[in-house]
Amino acid sequence: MVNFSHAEENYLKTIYHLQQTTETVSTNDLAAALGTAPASITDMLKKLSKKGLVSYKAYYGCSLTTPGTDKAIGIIRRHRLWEYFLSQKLGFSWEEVHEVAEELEHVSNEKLILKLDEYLGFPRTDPHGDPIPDAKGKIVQQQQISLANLPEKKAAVVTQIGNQSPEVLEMLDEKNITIGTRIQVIKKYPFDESMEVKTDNRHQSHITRELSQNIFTKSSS
Amino acid sequence: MVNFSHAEENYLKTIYHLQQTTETVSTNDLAAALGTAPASITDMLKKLSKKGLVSYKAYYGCSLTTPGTDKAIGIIRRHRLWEYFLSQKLGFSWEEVHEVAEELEHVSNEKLILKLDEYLGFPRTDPHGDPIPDAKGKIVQQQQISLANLPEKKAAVVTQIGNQSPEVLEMLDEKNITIGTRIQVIKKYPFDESMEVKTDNRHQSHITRELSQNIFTKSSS
DNA sequence: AATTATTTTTAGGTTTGTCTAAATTATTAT
DNA sequence: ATAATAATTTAGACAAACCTAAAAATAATT
Repeated sequence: MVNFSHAEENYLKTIYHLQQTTETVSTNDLAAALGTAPASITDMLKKLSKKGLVSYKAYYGCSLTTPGTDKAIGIIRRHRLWEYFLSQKLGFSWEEVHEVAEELEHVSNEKLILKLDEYLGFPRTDPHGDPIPDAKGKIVQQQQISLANLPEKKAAVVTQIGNQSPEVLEMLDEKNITIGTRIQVIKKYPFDESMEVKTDNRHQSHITRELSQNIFTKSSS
Repeated sequence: MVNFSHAEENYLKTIYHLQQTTETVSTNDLAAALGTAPASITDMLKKLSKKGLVSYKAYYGCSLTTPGTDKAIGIIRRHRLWEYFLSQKLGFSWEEVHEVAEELEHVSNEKLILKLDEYLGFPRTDPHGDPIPDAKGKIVQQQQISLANLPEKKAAVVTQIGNQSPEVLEMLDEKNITIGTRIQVIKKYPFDESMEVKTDNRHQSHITRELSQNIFTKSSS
């Protein structure tokens, strides 16, 4: 078990997340996600490639190898366990935990994480509802459910927009709905399959069937 | 409030510790304590000096300024709170906590430390018996007590040897006593003021008055 | 006091992770 | 298909934190 730098860990983690939507990750997307210049990304990808953590071919983007994926899942496990700790034990709010966990996740002591996991009672999801990988690296992939199929009252978070046309995005913008917005169905109207929803900021909006079918969510705790 | 690198924090912390015994700290001592080449120490001291954290004059060694001391105490506070957490909440043993806390201490979120302190119930000492500075940076300096004056049964840790002559060191070596050894007085003999002590490794030794007066300890929890 | 030994600093290099600007490759549009 | 545009890589630099070897300053010894 070699040790990795913070930078390397952040790359692996970010590639993992980006791979949830695109099979292979482009240099520019990684650069945007990390807030780093594309040229720097190329440098690091070469390095990670030489270490066998990502497979990378010039101009074709990158993807994690099996060891790279394992490592990334380990980092995500640490991140989410700390988020849970901050929220449940220290009383941090939902929004605050991420930033602090970004630092804590790099403390790489195997026993620490095992003991922390045990201490927290082996939680299954972090405060945002994201699944926490277990000690073996098994991660329960949460299924996404369209707003149209989301039961009333169930707390959820917007994860994806099906149709990203300007027309759809305009409507979402008006209703203050974006990726990450917490959302809840207040009432469904069977007549036209439209619904009333409540979002983060206590906003309430009316959403048509057409729109609701294009808003994907995952459950949040 | 500026942010400091891990390296800078380690320098400040180490200078603080070394200053407990020598008013001003030499380049070589710092190098030895940090496991870094003396040349590198010089580089960093210039940098810390420019930042106003240490006062440094070439060839004369260094000492912390007031801001430097404050910062160092902050790092020690973090370190010891994490040690307490690891020991009390996660069930780490006395010997294991230091290494992990060395990493955790660099997570620099003010609120995290305040909340952690509160969560732990504002502990006064870490698992080694060292005092934990409070949120204002106030640190209760523990007084040292010679073994001769240590009450029976009281748990203590050897902190200093008064007379460091080869004759004394030879005896201590034979009895397996060094700085950091946990020690406890089992029985005192009023006749010659000698005593029976128990150390870490369940060793038991007989110690004369002369020797006991040269072994200084601090209480440990 | 002069020489020797030790400590500290300077000089010059290395690695990691970043940058900008220029060159190259891929993609898109005409 | 070719030109224009966008994405990516190469080249050359830089800061942080370290290193070794040589020079300089201080301390110790004769």
